[in-house]
Amino acid sequence: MTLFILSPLQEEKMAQCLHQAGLRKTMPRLALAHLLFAAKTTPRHVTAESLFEEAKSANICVSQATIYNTLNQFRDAGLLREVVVDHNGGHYFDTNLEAHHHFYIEEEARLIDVPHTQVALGHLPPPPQGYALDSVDITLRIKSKT
Amino acid sequence: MTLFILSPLQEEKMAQCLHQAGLRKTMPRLALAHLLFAAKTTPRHVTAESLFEEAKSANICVSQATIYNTLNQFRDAGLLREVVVDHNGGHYFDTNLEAHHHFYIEEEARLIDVPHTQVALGHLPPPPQGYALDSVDITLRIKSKT
DNA sequence: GTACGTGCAAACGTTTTGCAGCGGG
DNA sequence: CCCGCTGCAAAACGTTTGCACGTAC
Repeated sequence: MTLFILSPLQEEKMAQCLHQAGLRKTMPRLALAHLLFAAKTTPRHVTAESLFEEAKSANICVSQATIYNTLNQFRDAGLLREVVVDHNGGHYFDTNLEAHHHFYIEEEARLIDVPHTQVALGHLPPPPQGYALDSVDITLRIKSKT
Repeated sequence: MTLFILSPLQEEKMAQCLHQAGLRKTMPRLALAHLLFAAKTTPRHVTAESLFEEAKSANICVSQATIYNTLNQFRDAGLLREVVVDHNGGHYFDTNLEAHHHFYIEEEARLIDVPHTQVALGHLPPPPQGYALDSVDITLRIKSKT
């Protein structure tokens, strides 16, 4: 059971969001969407695990399977972007949909957004015959100075 | 038991390689090193699974655990580089130690090297306070034109 | 001789799936 | 009313680990 209650206004906004993405307006999706997108000014980087914990803290009772399913659906629907930086620490999902890159701090398993305007890509090689460039992922791995 | 036999010359070369890396000259390591580095002109991108299959085909009988251990040791010793491109399909290890980037074809789970001389990076943002840039990974995701 | 490497199988953490029942449209 | 979503638990997957034995040095 979910103790977490959205205001009508919040629910309305999330419902639109889901509807646009072709997803039914179900309780877990509304609640998770709210967690993810409520403070849309700050980009968020969540893993399945971190979102699960966050949901529990907010008294949203959802199963792990639903977390995974929902994140994958949101990703497929274009509401989230998947970020691959490391094999240890799980998949990251990024609420920032704009073209951008990342600083990655392995020691802290933490991502920081880098607006793509701050990265000047001078020249890229042409893709091999028969292939077209899909996307460019730049990961700037950083370490704390000791 | 290993049916795979290295020529004295090959063995000598690999033995040097291992010794320099501070690793004992054991049979599985010699054999796997040979598989990985024999044709050093062509960079190789292997996963634990692909190397395991390759070893079996070459009548090298090693356990999976040894494949994983050996790959990790080679990586730690600087003989291989780990490449992160995707969460599905396992870790890639790259025999190309030089600074370079990758084309990645998700549909084929295939990597193609891009010499870093072919990528012109104009400008990068400064790392946050207290952090220093460690490495820059650029993945050019490409798709076959349909 | 001793510390390290190996094989085997079992453990591990993360993600997915099968199935019965609920709930949205 | 029907199809899709959910929860639960179990399976699947890639990787690591514990242990007894073997081997390089």
